[in-house]
Amino acid sequence: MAEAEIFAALGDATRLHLAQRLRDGPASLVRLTEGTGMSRQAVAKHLNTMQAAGLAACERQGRESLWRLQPEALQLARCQLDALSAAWDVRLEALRRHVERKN
Amino acid sequence: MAEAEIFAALGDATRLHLAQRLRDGPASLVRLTEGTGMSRQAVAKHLNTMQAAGLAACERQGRESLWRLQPEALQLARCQLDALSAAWDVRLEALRRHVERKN
DNA sequence: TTAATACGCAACTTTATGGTTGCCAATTAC
DNA sequence: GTAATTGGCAACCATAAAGTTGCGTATTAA
Repeated sequence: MAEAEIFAALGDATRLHLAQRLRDGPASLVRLTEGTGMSRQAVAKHLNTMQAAGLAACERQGRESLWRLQPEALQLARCQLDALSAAWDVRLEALRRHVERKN
Repeated sequence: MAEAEIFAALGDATRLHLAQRLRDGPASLVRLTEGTGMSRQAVAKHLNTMQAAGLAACERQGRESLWRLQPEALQLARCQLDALSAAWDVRLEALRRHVERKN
């Protein structure tokens, strides 16, 4: 399931930070590595994980590659979350009606 | 970060299925194990992972324990997703205005 | 053209994860 | 009271994940 992979890609503190950083616009690998306290290759691995999940994409621009977020993946994840809580909302609504009927 | 843990808890096909199953109401461990093709303990581990992330909770009811989803965690995850795509929407809006100004 | 920058690839280590089995305790059913 | 059901705990195994280092290759700058 693609959704699970997206959630997994977001389910790591480092990658979530990267996503937050990419939120404000594209950035290169070295840029994204700055301040992480880890090696460039470690960050690259995380970015590749995000790319495999469809959460990020990169485009080579001269000698650097610009990474950006893929909002479609975020949208997919959101739909899944909505689906999970929608039914709960329905159940809550049913409960509300049940309680109201009692009064 | 708690959000990352929630995403990680959702970032596994088995656990996402469990969440979908719990969506329709509480269920016991054996119930949740049915049809998974894996052992009861494996499912228990997954549920414990979900519990640690705040995504699920269980309540002992006689000899069985009823598991349920914790909608607050879903809400938190949704907020995080919104925060990630909100800035993107803003950038898209800025782009739209920029294009319109050119015409 | 030489040096520096930005990356990619591959090997390796350590630790976490997903799964198993075996056994024991508590609760319900007969 | 004895069985069967439901779960928890612990040990164990195999694989994946997160990180490192070393080295090679483009691209830009001096």
